[in-house]
This record gives sequence, structure tokens and C-alpha cells, in this order.
Amino acid sequence: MSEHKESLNFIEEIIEEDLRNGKHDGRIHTRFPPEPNGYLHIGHTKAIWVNFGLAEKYGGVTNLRFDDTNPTTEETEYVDNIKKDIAWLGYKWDEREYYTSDYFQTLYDYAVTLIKKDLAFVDDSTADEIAEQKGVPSKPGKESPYKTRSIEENLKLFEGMKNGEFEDGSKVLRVKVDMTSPNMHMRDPVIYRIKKETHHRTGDEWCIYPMYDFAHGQSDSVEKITHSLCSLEFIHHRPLYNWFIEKLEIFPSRQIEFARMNVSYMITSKRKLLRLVEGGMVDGWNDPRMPTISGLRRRGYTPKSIRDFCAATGLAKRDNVIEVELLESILRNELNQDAQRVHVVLNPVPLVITNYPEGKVEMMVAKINPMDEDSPTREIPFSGRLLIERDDFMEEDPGKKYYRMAPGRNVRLKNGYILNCTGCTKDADGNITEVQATYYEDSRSGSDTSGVKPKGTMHYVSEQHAIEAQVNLYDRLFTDPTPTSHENKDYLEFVNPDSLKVIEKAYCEPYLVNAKQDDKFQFIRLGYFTPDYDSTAERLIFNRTVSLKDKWKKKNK
RNA sequence: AGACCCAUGGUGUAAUGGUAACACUACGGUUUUUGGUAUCGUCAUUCUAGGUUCGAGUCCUAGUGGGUCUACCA
Repeated sequence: MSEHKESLNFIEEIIEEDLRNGKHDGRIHTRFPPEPNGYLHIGHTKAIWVNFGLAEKYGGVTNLRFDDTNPTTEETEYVDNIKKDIAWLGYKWDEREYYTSDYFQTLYDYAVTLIKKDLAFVDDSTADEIAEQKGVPSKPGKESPYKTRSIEENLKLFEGMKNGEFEDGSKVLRVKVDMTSPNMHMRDPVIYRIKKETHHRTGDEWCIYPMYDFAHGQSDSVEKITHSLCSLEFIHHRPLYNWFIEKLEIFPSRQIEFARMNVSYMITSKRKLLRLVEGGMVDGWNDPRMPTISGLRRRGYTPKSIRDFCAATGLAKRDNVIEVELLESILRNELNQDAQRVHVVLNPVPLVITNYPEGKVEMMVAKINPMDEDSPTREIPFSGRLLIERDDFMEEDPGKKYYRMAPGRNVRLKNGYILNCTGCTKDADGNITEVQATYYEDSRSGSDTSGVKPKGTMHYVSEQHAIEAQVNLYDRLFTDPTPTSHENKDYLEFVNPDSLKVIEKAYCEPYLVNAKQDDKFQFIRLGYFTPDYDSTAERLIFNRTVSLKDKWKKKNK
């Protein structure tokens, strides 16, 4: 038996080595630390997958921690949405729901410790002055004139800051690291600032708030996080992260950075997404075209498809733009297995079967999901007057590569009969108002003895039995794979004007009256659809999740 | 400009010093009562130049290219 070695990503290798060395007694503990100031999007799913997924794989656990150190931007509403999104993705944090704001007292005490060790000082410089002191990376910075304050004075002033004795912006607490470091984050970074604002959880209890660098790593330590997995843009913070662990002598969590995931035709900048929402280009943060988790959910994406996508795209440190086609492929793959098949006609033209007995109705029995051996069946009404897609008929036969209806052509109706097209009727403007055909009586689906072998198969609905629905045809939001990468062009110029096409009246087979929220359908030959949040039994609304692959359409482009 | 990170088909990820693999895309077949699915095939002198080695995508050096950082945001 040969040992098949599973290939590991670089973080799994680190974890396995730690496990081999018995580090932290073999404990794996990660965290996902969103700031509750916006909605989660496709990019966040990677970080969620990494932190939750890796802990799960190695028998560890993951904390959900809200990094709420900035009262200006954070709101409880976001907390609730973030929890909903993560739960929907299928990850559990049980009772491990934490808030950095829970540690405000601990963090304050840590700061006092640093002051006592003469490693922190209160600085009266303005933000501009501090920036000036830090200078540029290529030249050493200048020391703050306040850096020489005594420990006692610093202690007193910091307490004063805490007690609200000073105005916003008048003082900050800084740590004494290294003003000559080429790493700007090491140039005596600010760790506390005054903000007399109401915090979503601590209210007015505090008026000083720790900065990211003095909150994140320390929270990791407090929670005994073993592996703090974050995206590459934090790599320059790591020396500081480790500096605090060393100086504070706290639990040595380890920060490991990976490349964030970018997806073509999507953007993830909060600010840029906000412009779409505010500009009315989309219908809110959960518009089915948005890359937000709530948008993807409304669009009909499944949690599994998103998790599988994260897994399929791997983990590394190089910049990447993953083609949406991969996401769509994974999605289609899942939906193909699970979706209920139905007949829906989006752009109808009546089809009259001239030799079909007047008033006759037959019920065609069809599998709901042909991919499933034991699929239950449904009944599709068939009659002499049907609706078919306008695109499925051509008055002039375009040649032998064409498989659909044209005068003289045979074509199979899925779950129906084989037809021979005889012609069409047009109105005064030349628009086709009706297509005519005859049917082969012995060609019924399932008991076809006609011997006729048509090349094409089409879907239909019986006109008198059809139910109406609104159908939203969503397409990608941008016409360019990387809309924000163009120096001279605003990304809004690439907003796809055809990203939504609303079909007010589509015609569905009766089976769809029972469509429920979260149901996944394949409209045969058209694509995958799911009921919109606003869909009701009285007024059905379907969103297109993704179209079917269509070689024919592609060929004819 | 300095420091840091990165460099494998169109895209993404593998190959853990032993002759480039997998998935997606694209293109071309076969099958098919969804132009879907399934299935078969085609698409790379591993950024460049030196070096170490019997042997280098992998290790070393230099170069080139791309990214990141220079917030009282996270």
C-alpha cells in the first residue's frame, strides 16, 4: 500500500510542525476578528475559511471576535449581520463570541505597565506633527519632544486622558520603539487616542480607545490564540505584534499572513461598494449582484459552493485574481446535483399543434431531478396550445448546425412529443404571433416508438396551465475583470448596464406554485434560479443564480 | 526613495533536490429527450543571468518585474 501524501498549504505545514513539536500542548486555537463596521463579502470568506477551517481540521476551535476599538464606525447592526453570515456559511463558534471592547480594562492596564517600564509616553503633538516626526522610510525619523517625560508624569497624564480631562486629539499615548526603523509601524506608534464618543457596547464608560496595534495582538494573547491568521497587508505589523508580546510578557500568539483572495469581476472595497449602494446602481447591500455574503445568498449561491471555492483556490502568499468562472463552475456542479428541474418560458411565442385533439390535456410525468436515481416525479400538463421560447423558432432555416424549430424541421419537446414544424403566422408588422406544428402521436416521452430522431430538444409550458412569475436575470456587475485596476478610469465606468434584466412575465409550469425560500431550481435549458426574498405564492419572483453553460450561444457570439 | 513580501500554462494551486501534476477557462471530438450533464483530446523550454550539485521549479547570489507599508482606521 503506497502512502499517498496529501499536499499541504504553507500554514498547514506550520501547524503540523507545531503539532509535532508539541507546541502549546498540541492545542490549535484561531480567531476570526471582523470589525463590525460593514458587511462581510466574498473576500472575508477566505479568512473565515482559513481560521475556522484550519482549526476544525486540526481539532481546534475558533473564536469569533469583534474588533470594536473604534466607536466612530461601529454598530450593533453589523454585529448581527456578521454573525448571521458566518452561521450561514456553516461555521460555529458556540459560546466563543468575544469583543475587543471586553478587554478595554486589561488593555489599559497593559498600557500602564508599559509606561512603568518607561516604554510608553504621553505625546501632546498633533497628528500632523507626529506624521512629520515619523517622516519617510528612507530617512530616520525625529524623536518627539515629549518622549523624555518622566514615568510619573506619563502615568498622571494617561490617567487624566482616561478620566476625560483632555480634549479629543490633544494627547495620545505612544510606545518607545524605534524612530529610525525602516518599518514605519515601529516608529513610536500611537497606541491610545482620545475619542469622547459613545461605544456600541461600552457606552460612555471610556473616552480613550486603543489602536489596532495595541488591541489585536493583545486580544489574541488574552484568548490564548495559538495561530493568528490574517492577510498579507498586516505583515508589517508583525514585528510590533511580537514586540508587545515580548515587552508585556504575555501569551505568545503567532501571527501568520496569507494572500487575500481577489475574484475577477468583483470588488471588495467597502468604500467602493458603498458608492454603488448610494448611487442606486444596486438595490442595497444584499442586492444579488453584490459580492457581499448576503448578496450571494440572495442570488442563490450555496454555503457549500463558497466553502468549496475557498478550498479550491488554495492558500499562498502571492497576489492573485481568481476567475469567477471557477466559482461558477463549482456552483453549477453542486446545483446540477441538487436542483429541481422545471419548465419555464421567459420569452414566449404560442405554438399550436394542429393535429392534437381539441381540448385534450395529458399529464406528462417527469423526474424532479434526473441526477437522482430515486427522484420523485411531478406532472407537467401538455395540450394543443403551448408556449415556447421565441428564440427556439426561426422562420428561415439557418442550416444544419441549428437544432431547433424551423418550417419542415422535427424537434423533440422535453417531456412531451416530437413535433414537425409546419409554419408560422405573422401580424401586420411582420412579428411572429404563432408557430404551427403537427405531432407524432407515437412519440410520447417514455414510450416513443416513432423512430423519429430529431437533433434538438426544447422546453415548453401549456398555455392554459401556465402560471406567471417575475424573473430577474442577473449578470456580472462589471464589464471588466478588474474594474479598480485602471489608473485613468473610475471603476464606475465599468458597471455593466445589463447586469439586471427583469422579465415581468415569465410562464412557469404549475409545479412552481410551491416554490419556497431557498429552493434551488434549474429552469431547463436556461439556468439555475431561486425564489427572491420578496417572492410569495401570489407573486412569484425568481432570481437567476447562474446560467447554464451554453456552447451554442457562445458559438454564435 | 527605504524596508518587507512575492515570482510555475490564460487563471489559480501542486510537485518538500530526482525531469512539471490537478482544477477552471479556451479550443476540438464522442454520448445525450436540457446545445446541460458525462466522457476523450489539445494548450508550460517553471521571470532573467550566474553559481552549488551526479541532478535545480525547488538551494545560493545578482538583476528584473509585481505587490505592500509611510492613519490619533482596522
